[in-house]
Amino acid sequence: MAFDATQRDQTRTECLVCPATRCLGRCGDGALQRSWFETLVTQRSLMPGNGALFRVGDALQDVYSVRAGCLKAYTVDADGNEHVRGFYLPGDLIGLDAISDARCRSTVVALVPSQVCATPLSQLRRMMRRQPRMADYVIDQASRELGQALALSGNFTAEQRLAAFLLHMRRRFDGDLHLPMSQRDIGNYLRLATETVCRTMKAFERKRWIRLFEHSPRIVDESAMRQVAAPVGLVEEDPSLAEAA
Amino acid sequence: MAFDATQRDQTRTECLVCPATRCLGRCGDGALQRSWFETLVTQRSLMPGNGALFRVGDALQDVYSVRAGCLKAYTVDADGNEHVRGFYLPGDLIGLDAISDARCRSTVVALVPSQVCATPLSQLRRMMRRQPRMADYVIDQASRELGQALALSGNFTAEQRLAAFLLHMRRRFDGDLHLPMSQRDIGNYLRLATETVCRTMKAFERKRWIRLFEHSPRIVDESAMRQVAAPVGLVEEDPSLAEAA
DNA sequence: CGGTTCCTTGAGAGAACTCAACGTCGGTGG
DNA sequence: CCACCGACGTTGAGTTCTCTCAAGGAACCG
Repeated sequence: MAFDATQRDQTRTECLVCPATRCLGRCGDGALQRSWFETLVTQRSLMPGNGALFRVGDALQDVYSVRAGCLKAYTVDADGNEHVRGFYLPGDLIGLDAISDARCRSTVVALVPSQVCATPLSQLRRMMRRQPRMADYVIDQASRELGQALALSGNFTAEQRLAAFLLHMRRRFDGDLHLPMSQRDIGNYLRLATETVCRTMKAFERKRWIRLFEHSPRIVDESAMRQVAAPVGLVEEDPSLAEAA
Repeated sequence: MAFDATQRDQTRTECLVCPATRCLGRCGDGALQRSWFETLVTQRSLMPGNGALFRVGDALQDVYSVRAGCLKAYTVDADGNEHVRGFYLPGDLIGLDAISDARCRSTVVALVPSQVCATPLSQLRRMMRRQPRMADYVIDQASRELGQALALSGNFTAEQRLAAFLLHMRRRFDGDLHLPMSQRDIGNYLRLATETVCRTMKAFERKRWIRLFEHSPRIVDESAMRQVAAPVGLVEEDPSLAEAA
């Protein structure tokens, strides 16, 4: 909680609270950041199965920046079907799709123990005026999330969508592929029955494209996976980026 | 092209170029608007079948505000399948999903004779700093487009998606339902074969939910359509908004 | 008038779903 | 300690929604 005064490289200004991850707090100069955290940001912890960050229909009070963990946004329609609208990892902003009418369009819960920083919407708008980098960051995040949604909303096969999802998740974890969410969640996200997720995963394993350790997949034949996932456009073409800096 | 000096009501600041539509130009005070249009905005006309606004992979130079007409954004994957990522109507911003990496993720063409105002990305960012309303507008548009994409990306039936789409389009046209795009485009947008679009449309007609005049649908039983489309969440629940102001 | 695009309708095929059953795992409590 | 329970993953069999393929009609255009 106390500010870590350790100086990091100046090329990437980092958040004073969580230096390891990009998030809202990385924007702006140090003094402004400091006052921002002291006055505006409320940190919040969430445990899986222990209440939601917010629920469908709530008034959107805050935008959240994920500090740690993994969260999912979902809705339940009249027929009882769950629709997963997205997963959020450290650095992501939660609530961007609700800004336009200040009404939460999904319920957000933690899949693993998670922490988020809450910024009141009004303060966010104010900060965006004072700090251009903040505005750029919010726009970039919205743009990125929009691009993802449009990519996965395409008319692709189960193999294409799942391969794209696995590659995408692996990149989000810097080369390590963890799946904090259940196959049921993955299915509801990719518009697949859980059985189809399982079968497709097994099919990948049979083809020696992935290996499954304790239900946790590991990509073996990256080029094959990339080739299948390419049409989706969720992961870029370039196959040479597996290194962590 | 000359500025129309007619004074309109002050409650809704309107664009100096196209007073009838909301767009980027409505933001900010009159003097700033004027200088903005004189220095930054390039207007561009597009005819259907006559070249694209931009193509997949292009560097994103400008963000476009639709002044008139209707445009579609699409990609063609390795298998030759077209994926329609969205339709743009007057007031919409084109290119928001490309901001994050300044690379166009789709090809955009006009479906009917259309006009757009181009704003260089760098100038847009600058304007967002000077004019808070501009920043708010861009964020709102990005948020809205994201919400739409997430809503339609859900796992719904052909009837649900098409009903939601028709209601959505009708609202965009202030109560009149025009469909500037072909059934093939609608299908590629909603992940349906064109035959399925046609059959579902006919099914709606058989149920007396819509009537078809020269291939152009008119919604007859709005409540039935709304009930089917409700789970999608693309159109709000309230059934009392059919009036044009 | 041929050529093209779009819409329509039918028949068959297929990808994914539903339903059902079973094994595993981790918690909970008797 | 073990029985019970629920959540999760797995596998099989049958079903269905949507797609594909095919063909024809209508409208438009050079």
